[in-house]
Amino acid sequence: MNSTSLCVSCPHHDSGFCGTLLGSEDARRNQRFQTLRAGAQIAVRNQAAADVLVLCTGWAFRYLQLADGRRQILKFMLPGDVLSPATIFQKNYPSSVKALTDVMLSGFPRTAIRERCAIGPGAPSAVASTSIAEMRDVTELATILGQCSAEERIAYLLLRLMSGIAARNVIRDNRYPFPLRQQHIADAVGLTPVHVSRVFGLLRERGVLTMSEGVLTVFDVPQLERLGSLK
Amino acid sequence: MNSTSLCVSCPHHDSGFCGTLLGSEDARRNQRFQTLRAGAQIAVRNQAAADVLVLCTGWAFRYLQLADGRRQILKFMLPGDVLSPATIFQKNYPSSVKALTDVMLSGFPRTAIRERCAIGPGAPSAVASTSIAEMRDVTELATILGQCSAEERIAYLLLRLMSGIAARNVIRDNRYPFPLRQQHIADAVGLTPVHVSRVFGLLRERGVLTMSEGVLTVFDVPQLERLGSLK
DNA sequence: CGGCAGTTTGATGTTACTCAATTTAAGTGG
DNA sequence: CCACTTAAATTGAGTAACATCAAACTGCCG
Repeated sequence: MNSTSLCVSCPHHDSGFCGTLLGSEDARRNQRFQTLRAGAQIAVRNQAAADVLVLCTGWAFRYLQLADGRRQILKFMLPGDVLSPATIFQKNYPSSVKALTDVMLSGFPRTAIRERCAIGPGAPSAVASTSIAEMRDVTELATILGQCSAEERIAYLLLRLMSGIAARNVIRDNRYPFPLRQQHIADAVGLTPVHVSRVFGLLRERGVLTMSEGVLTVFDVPQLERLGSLK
Repeated sequence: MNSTSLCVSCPHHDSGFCGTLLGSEDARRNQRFQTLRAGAQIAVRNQAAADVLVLCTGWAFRYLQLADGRRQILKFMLPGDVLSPATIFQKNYPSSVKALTDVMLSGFPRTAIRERCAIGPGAPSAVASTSIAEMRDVTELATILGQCSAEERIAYLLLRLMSGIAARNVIRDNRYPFPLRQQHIADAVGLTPVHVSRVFGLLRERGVLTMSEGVLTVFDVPQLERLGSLK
């Protein structure tokens, strides 16, 4: 419990990526914090990254934007996630990041992480497994985007989010805290907000789920899995 | 020129990822070769990988397949490419690999690469930059698939392939050796072969390019770039 | 109460898919 | 070298999925 004393409102520093790195006194000493409002731009593609940023509280998302304004959301980040894992290895952000809700971030100097990689066997494998998970996620996303229908894409996204949320919260009655607007979902699955609304309407009619007041309620998980699982 | 003596028909072992690793006598001694026919299955998702495979000659592609047979091609590999970079870090293939043409492969024991990572500063950064490039590629692919039209997707794919081919061959008159069937292109950009054919027809009519006898000829590169560049 | 952002609904347009037939190209064996 | 076979590419007609445009509706906040 000693690492949480440095970051009271960040319950995720005990485990996973962040926990491994915080094992070093040195890394902790160099840790930096900041708080941002919903909608704030956290990082811009190609910009230099001073620190490796980790999300402590709130939601954020990573995306790539085209010249004409279209954007592809690549991943929604939850507390404990590294906002841009590539910044461990290179100075520049390969994609942009925005805060979806109010967020708190902590930053680690890149050098501290890499030094720690050079020492123990714990840190390098934590970095490797983070990278592999990132790779798997975006690979699956590409597959879903290339091969699947609107319904399947949305089901897939919801299932992924649900498992992420469930890993960090106690879920009762299949009610998930859910701050996304339909515009975000649209940008993540490559559809228009209008069409996202229609698909949600259908799923609601069929008694699969509802969304309101920042809560996603899933009545029929098996049905959703039938639509949205990759296997 | 001493490293090529081990692998006469593989001109790429002098540079890049492969060249860095082959600097070690030990890695060279453990190198294993194999030859496969076009269409051969090189790796299957979740299967254990004995070695880290590098493509010496020919073309291959990496893909993810869904239960109902749909498949997303994630990347076309050219000589010098690691077939599945993730196998440096983990035992199992995260995606499947097939030979597009007849191929020659060489395999390095995972341990040899990782030992070498622990020593010099060259190898870890070679591995890191390979991983980062992989990440960037699949991220761009997801963006193209999510946000772009059929024409844009195909133009993007062609441009990517062209730069890969040009990096390994002398290109005269914008004629690129090109072994892909339209089915491969379809699976890579998330369209049906029929629609791919229509788009090619359009591009041909407009005098942008032609494809025949395993050669892609591009008459109007700027036009193609206008369609298919991400920026 | 009025205004604003987000969602829903309807009508219509476009893009890409499906099915099926035809043409072209590429081998293969005589 | 030429018929025969087979795979790949092209073309056409009809359809389904998703986009676009615009209007109406909802909930929220000052």
